[in-house]
Amino acid sequence: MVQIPNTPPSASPAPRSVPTSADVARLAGVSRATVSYVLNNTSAVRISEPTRRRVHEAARELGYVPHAAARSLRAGHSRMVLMPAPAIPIGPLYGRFINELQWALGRLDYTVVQYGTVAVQGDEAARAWAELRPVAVIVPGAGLGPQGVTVLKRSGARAVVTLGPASVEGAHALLMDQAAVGHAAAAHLHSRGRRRIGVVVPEEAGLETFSRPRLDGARDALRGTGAAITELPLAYTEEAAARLAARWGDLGLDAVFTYNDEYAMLLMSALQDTGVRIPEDTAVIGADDLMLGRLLRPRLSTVHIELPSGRDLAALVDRAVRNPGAAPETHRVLGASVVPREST
Amino acid sequence: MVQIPNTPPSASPAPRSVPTSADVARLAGVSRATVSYVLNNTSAVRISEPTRRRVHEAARELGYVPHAAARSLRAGHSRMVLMPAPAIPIGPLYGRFINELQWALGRLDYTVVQYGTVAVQGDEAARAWAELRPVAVIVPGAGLGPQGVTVLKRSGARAVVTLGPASVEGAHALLMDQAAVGHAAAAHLHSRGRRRIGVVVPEEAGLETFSRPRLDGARDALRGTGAAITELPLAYTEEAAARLAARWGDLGLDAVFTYNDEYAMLLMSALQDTGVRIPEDTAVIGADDLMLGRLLRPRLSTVHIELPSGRDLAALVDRAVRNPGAAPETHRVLGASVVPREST
DNA sequence: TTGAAAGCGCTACCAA
DNA sequence: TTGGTAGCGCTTTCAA
Repeated sequence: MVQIPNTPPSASPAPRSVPTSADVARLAGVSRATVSYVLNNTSAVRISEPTRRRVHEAARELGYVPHAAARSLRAGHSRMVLMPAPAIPIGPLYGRFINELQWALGRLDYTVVQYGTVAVQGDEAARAWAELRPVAVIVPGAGLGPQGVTVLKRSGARAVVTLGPASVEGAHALLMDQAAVGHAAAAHLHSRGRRRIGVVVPEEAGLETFSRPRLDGARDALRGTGAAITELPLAYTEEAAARLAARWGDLGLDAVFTYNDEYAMLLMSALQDTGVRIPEDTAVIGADDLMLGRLLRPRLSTVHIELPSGRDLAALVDRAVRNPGAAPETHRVLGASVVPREST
Repeated sequence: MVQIPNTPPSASPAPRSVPTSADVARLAGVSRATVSYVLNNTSAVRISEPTRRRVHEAARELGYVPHAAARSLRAGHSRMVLMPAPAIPIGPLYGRFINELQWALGRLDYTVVQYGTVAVQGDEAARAWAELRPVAVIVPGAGLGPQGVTVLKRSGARAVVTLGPASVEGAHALLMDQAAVGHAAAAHLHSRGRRRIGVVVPEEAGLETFSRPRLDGARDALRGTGAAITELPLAYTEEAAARLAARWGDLGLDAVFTYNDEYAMLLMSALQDTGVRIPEDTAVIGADDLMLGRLLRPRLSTVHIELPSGRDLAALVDRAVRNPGAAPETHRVLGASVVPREST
């Protein structure tokens, strides 16, 4: 590599400034326009082969990397799809979904960016997102209101998609009705002849979004059947589970829906330690259909949750971006089906 | 809210273009400079109260949101910390770490952005990141080479921090030596008198980064002790586990290190189904110290992994940004300590 | 106290 | 085939 002294020799190692397309142009002995044409392979303009080579050479030499912000400022739009990173670590299901989504959007030439929205709430957050001028925003959870949607659209977002329990005015919605999960679980327990049913409600902050609808769904399934629901707050610790198990006899429950498979494992373990027989004394059903449920003994009945495919969501986003005028679509995308195993 | 007809009435709903600071200035009857002063609370300039009010009013009226790209283009720098999103969903440990990091960097007034790096590899990826001109880049895993570091620094990144098994020339490194995990596990098994030790190696793609060093660490711990290691490839399915369990007798192992707690649960379940007694016939140790290990019977021995605190990493990033000239720091940050329970 | 204007890096139009 | 140049939205001197 050749040493190019582009700054006057000085004792202090002057931090070489970031090369711009003008630098490339200078080194290649062409105009900035030509540089742009060459590096972007602009088909409307034909540049001679020697010139192309010189430009590429110069760009390589300088380690030139185009400035995305400048580019999209000039272009008036970007292909950035913004997605606030969920504050609480959701399970593997959601992780896989995100990955699939990123991949699918990548195929459509969008760039997915997860924005760390810690300690920023609601419409405040929407403003922060809007500053980045994303072409689309995908919002998991229930944090976004109609105001937020307006802010985002005003700032140029051509598609806003919510991914959660309710649809929001003006935004596309992928309705993930967690109530269906609770409904399926409770209906299953009822069909197994159980009538005194506990529902575990995690005490962990941030889980209410999921746990509340699951509880409500269970309630709903049993309405008018004569079966009774007992709400069971439970922290995700052995001690809390042991305490709950200790008063299990007093509760007089013949079944329990444990919010998800992990809480199921927690509670099953505690119950088994205190001699409660599963499913004879108490039936247990979880949710999420994680691998661990299949590994428990007795094998755990669960509610399998079908998330939308990342590809479908990507397609929805793309459609919305291409045709921002269209009416917001609303899809119910959460499939809940019981997987009966040995624990019920 | 008052309806402001700012576009001539037309049949087609002309997409109102996004308001700029010039629009705000126009509506408030001031110059763009004044708008900037007011909205940024510039302390060097005093603006009269009535003017301030008019500007704020106009901004609210129009739903003005500043354009981050334009701002940082003008400023010549941003406070964006870029972090490629890991391609494979890592466990809850890592999730918590990321969250803590985001929070801590947020406190320092950085904006954390996770960039979806699907299907982009190595130095190609580094170029893509560099286009965003982040002030700092945090790279988990082993994907970044010295070339990539150079590209990032050339493009203005004041700090590059790798988070993985090896340090990279020119970048700060938080060394997470997975070998220590395998070492601790194997040493523990050896101290329990086990001599024929199996090591599970997940077949899932993307896990080699972790599994290989863990295996090597185990090998290393037993070098010269006369104990033998058997490599056990295993896919994360019940069937694969059952197949492995079926030939357990032939393998003649008296202990197994299962890569992590989840594989431990998988294998333990299969072994117990075939009548292998744990720990009498075979001792089992996992890693990651997940809750599920405490819930298994027998309770699972494991290797507790101490990740660096998000706050510490945030501090390192901030230090590096403030003083980009300083020599790269390298810290070993992965603590591995055995938590002996009933399975060994 | 406020305004005019330059310029950050880039692309696309129009001229040469 | 190539170059000049306007302008994307913003901040920040320098003048008024």
